[in-house]
Amino acid sequence: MTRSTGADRLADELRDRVLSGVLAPGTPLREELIAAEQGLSRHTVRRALERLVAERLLVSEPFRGVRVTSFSDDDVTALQQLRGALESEAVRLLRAEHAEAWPADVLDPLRAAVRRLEHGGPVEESHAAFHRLLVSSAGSARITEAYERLDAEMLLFLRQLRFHYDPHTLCVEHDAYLADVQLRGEPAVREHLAHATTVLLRARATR
Amino acid sequence: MTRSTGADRLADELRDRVLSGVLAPGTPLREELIAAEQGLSRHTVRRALERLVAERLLVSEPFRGVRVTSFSDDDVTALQQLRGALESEAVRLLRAEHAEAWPADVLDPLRAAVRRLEHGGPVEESHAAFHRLLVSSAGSARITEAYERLDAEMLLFLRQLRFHYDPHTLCVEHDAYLADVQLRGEPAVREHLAHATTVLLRARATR
DNA sequence: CCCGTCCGGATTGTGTAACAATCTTCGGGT
DNA sequence: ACCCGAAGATTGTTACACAATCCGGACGGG
Repeated sequence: MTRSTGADRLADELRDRVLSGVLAPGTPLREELIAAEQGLSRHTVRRALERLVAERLLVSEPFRGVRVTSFSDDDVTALQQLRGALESEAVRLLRAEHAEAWPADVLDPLRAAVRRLEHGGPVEESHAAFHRLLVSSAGSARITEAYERLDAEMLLFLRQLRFHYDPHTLCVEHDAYLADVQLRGEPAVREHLAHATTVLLRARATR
Repeated sequence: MTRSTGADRLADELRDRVLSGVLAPGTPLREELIAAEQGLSRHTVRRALERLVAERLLVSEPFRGVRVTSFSDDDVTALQQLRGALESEAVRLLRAEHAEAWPADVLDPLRAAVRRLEHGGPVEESHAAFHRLLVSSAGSARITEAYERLDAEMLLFLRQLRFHYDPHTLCVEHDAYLADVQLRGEPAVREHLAHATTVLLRARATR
């Protein structure tokens, strides 16, 4: 009972392709070409493309088409600031709700997610999944949704940077982060994200 | 030199119409009808509608068309939580940047915005403008942008509720809020928004 | 009377073909 | 080197058509 339309599927397909990182930032996506290779009409392709533009994975200029978004240092910083706003509020809500210690049904999935950093699929995916889980644990639908959008953007940036976390280091760091967040709350979030931002920007500068 | 396309203009036109609040929540927007009265093709209308769906002013169900968004109590709560995340982070950034007192070039426009609550255009607009200005003063592009989207949603909700602030009360409250935010920071934001949320939800319950 | 089924109208989802509007490129003239 | 214009490429839009889906109401069995 798939209530999904062709444009939905194409948007998903294109999103995967963009997020895979094989397309360099700035690469144009031509309507005619995609229409031909997907066996769809240009109108349908257009609709799918517009959706990805709304998700900020592509950027569009009138009469010049859409291209894979490219990030400036300022873009990354602004993105991380927004992430910080969302994740720190999520952590605040979690700590407000669970005054003493976080219950097992919150903590266990998070611990499992940390372990998957070392022994789970691609590191970047697992890493994104951990943070998503942390935010969604707060139970605020809109904060979660906004965060997931950002996650996709961040993933795109990582893929373009071809940055690779070391799984073990990441696992240790996030184990500490999970503890720190329960203990200190928002400041821990900000420090974690600030650290990540400097690492990423430095990684890009030396290239 | 407006590089705007017809779909852009239609989207703006429709957004104004929706935000004016004359359309009840749930009112369907028929493609054919709009196309006829605007002298545009259905495809173009579709594109404009999809954009407003992305902005959450309209909701779309496959094969059932788009309608004006209607808010549940939970929607409003979740929306305010997200607002809280953004506005409190903006305030934190402002206080972090201006350790002692906020400089005049930040404070003066804010004070002017507060005054416009009593002697400016429509109250809801001025109110939204004040909060937008507060958030944008923090200078984080993405937080500002995310906040502006939310503002449009909130405005739609207010218009549907036909809720009318009392200009004078609002002016006094926000004068105090502006002082409180400088003094206490994030908690002041959360209290202000929580207050607003309860007022709005109660206003709707008694109807 | 209540209930499910089926039909036809209304509306959306998609396709094809075409043209207009705009950008881009390239070559010619100066 | 520079400006200009023509040709090509690409997007923006239209018109028309048809398939897919939803909706409401008629119809018939219980």
